[in-house]
Amino acid sequence: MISDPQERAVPEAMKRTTRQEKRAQTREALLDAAERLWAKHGIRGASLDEIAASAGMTKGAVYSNFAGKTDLILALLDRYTQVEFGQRTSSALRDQGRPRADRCADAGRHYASRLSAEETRMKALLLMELWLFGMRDFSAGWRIADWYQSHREGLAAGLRTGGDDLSAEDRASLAMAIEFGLALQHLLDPDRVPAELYGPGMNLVLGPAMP
Amino acid sequence: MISDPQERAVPEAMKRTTRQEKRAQTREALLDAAERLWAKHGIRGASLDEIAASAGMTKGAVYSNFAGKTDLILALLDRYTQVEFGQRTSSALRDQGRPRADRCADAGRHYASRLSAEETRMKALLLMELWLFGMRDFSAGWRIADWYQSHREGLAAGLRTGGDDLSAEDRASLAMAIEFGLALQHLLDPDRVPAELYGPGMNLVLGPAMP
DNA sequence: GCCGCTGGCTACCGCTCGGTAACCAAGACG
DNA sequence: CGTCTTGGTTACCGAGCGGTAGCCAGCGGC
Repeated sequence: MISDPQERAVPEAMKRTTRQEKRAQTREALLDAAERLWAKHGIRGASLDEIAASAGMTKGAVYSNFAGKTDLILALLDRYTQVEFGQRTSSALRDQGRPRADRCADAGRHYASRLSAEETRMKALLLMELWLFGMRDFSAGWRIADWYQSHREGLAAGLRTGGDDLSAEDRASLAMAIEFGLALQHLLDPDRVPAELYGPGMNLVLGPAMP
Repeated sequence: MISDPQERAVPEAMKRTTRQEKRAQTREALLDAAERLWAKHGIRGASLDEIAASAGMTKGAVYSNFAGKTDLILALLDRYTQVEFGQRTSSALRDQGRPRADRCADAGRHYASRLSAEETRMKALLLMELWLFGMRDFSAGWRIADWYQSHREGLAAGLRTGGDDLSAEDRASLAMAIEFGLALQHLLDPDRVPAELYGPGMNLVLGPAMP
């Protein structure tokens, strides 16, 4: 990691992009480009040349920052799993004091508005692309699995656990299933599968356990 | 693999392999190989050479039966959507006269046993592969969308429609969301997301509308 | 039994891909 | 200021891809 703890800590103002800052910038630019192009064309559909060019670099920059294509995928996956899924719609579900159905409907609208954005649509494609990759690559598989699990736990944490035949985590699994499964159908066929179904779905699955 | 399809099993009665039958056989063999290899390695991960070889043929046979790789994908998609999803678990849900929860639990066990089969696991990967392809290819997209819709309608047809705030088709959409979304999670992480959740999920989503 | 049609094979093309190695310019440092 | 380090470029390689053209063998009609 950081090999120089001494850190002269920027003498006066900015030494103008200190070397490793610059490196970090190009690294991020490459990851951005990879995310963009892989979402649009698939992981196998966009070459390292294209990605590097899209980031204003050449392929050598990729191999200077990553071990290879697979490493770039894994790095993107790590960044993706850290940044995304901050709290999402679950925060809307949690705010108590209002009727459950209203909260769910709000979450549904939030969900729908997110899915209608082209950016989110692309991210969903990338997400499935990464899922497929993870299903075929062991080391990537458990990273994705852990990421899902953390999201699951976050959702379950907001639920009331009681003398129920369904644990909070199981309800969270079902809620996530609706979240992903609904996006699957809605993105393919927006007219016949409205994204707003998210609200009623959450109400059915989480409702009985919502605080 | 049996490499000799001649089959002298039927003595006379069939001078069989009447040329176009033979052609149909190789066509099916190619589709089988494509389905197998694409499920395992992804559509872009298995070449036409490999597919043809796996079917005991060469690439020329592919171009004699299909216009190209894309055409092979679409042909596979058509066959896939016709054969799969016969009735699946929905039949278990429909048999009346037993408690709803029991029927759902049965469907859940059926679902779980199917997902535990390696063959189904592979088909799920292929399904996602085709979904991604459909999201990026217009002509393929609506075929997949129609296929989903027919499954949705089949599910909705078994529901009791009444003075409800949720239509039968909406409930079917949610049920399918659980079906796909749960598989997504379970296949990635079988230990933390049990497939049997399908039962309780159906009960929550379809229960109130089940006959 | 003979010949024409055709399904499939072989060889090949052009291109693109992931990956490597030599090289270079500019920042870091004594 | 001179030297060392390093992030990035260029040029290149070998392999594999989808697709094409020409050829050949065996079926089908006569």
